[in-house]
Amino acid sequence: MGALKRNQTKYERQQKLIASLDENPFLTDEELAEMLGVSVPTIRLDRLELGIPELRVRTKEVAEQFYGKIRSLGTGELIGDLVDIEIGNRGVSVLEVRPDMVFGKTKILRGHYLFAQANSLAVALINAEVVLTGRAEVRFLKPVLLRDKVIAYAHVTNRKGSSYFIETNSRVGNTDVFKGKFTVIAKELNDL
Amino acid sequence: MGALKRNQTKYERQQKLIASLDENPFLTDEELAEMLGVSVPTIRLDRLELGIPELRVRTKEVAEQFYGKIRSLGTGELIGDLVDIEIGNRGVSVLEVRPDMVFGKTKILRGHYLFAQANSLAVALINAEVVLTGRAEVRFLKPVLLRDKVIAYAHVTNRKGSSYFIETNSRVGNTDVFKGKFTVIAKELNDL
DNA sequence: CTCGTATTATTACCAGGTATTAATTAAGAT
DNA sequence: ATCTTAATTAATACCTGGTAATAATACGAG
Repeated sequence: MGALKRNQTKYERQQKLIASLDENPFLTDEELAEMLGVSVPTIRLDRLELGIPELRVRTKEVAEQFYGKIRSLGTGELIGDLVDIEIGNRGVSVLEVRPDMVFGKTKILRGHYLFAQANSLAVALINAEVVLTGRAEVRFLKPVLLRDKVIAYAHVTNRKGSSYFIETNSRVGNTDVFKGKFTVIAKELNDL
Repeated sequence: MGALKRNQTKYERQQKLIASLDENPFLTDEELAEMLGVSVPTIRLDRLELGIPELRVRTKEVAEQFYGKIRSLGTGELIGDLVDIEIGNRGVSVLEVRPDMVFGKTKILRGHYLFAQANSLAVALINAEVVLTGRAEVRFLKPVLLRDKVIAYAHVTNRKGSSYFIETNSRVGNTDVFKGKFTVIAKELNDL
């Protein structure tokens, strides 16, 4: 079997290809060919073997993620998926940890996502035109990792006028990973 | 001069076109033509008049926004731009409020962005392989609005072993909008 | 030298366009 | 009823960045 040894092996080249597209998914086959010192057909064969789609598909995948994200943050105004809610009382939301939410090196979920999930769940519990967070006291108990599914539970513990006190508890499996106490304030649009 | 009045005027159609692409930027001219009941060339002329680029350009624009965003959250590992830092001591970061960060109705910055800015600044102050947030106590003092520029100041107030205590203060102009006290923990990769 | 893999080249085809020119349609004015 | 003019549709050549398939070539090991 003729395993060619040129400047680089096929394996090395394919690893470089993956790394290049990881760093910049908007590279054409022609650009990749030049970068890796091989012909365009070779790049195409490599992509085929590695199951990497063409530029336009890659671009669209990235765009759709973003579009899905800003819509769920913009319209739903919630981080995580609301799976159960009883307005004014309690609620549950689920957040699946995606690669763009973690620290590069450790694959640990960046803390503010846990905060955001709990905070937006707390806000969702209150039925008013505008609900703002006033204060929060939170504890990060255990690191959450890529692909973990975080379930946040929240319930209203007290109310004083337009201020609500909400406690949250986020878990991965049976482990508590985050606890929070939030004070949120309900306002009407005209008193801003 | 013959101003045609068919089912809809040119103006109406163009408004619908804008609305359609606003809701879903991934529509081809052919799909748009069918939706609006005109021919493909008409859609092209409309896009030309309105300065709307073709599908593949639109897709790429959306994708690049996302990519820019996840990279600034993923590699920089910081929300907001670090403008000044003295590792282990103090730092300053600036965050400009973009449309995707605010509540739709009120244009008020969603609270967790302020948290994220302060939290990631706090983490950036500590020089260790891995830095995790342990707890936080925060207060949201004033609503921050679209296009505001939030400047977060952080400084280390105390240290106990691998735990650091950091206080932050975020301002828009001369107004305090957010204050936080964070406990962050420095770890080495091997003790995870 | 020959076998087998890797690589490169070539060709036909596709989607979703740009850009241009020409033909057709519809409605108001005269 | 016909003229005028904007709006619309049609037709054509060309572009990028591919897919898919087939053939030609390079090269190293046995």
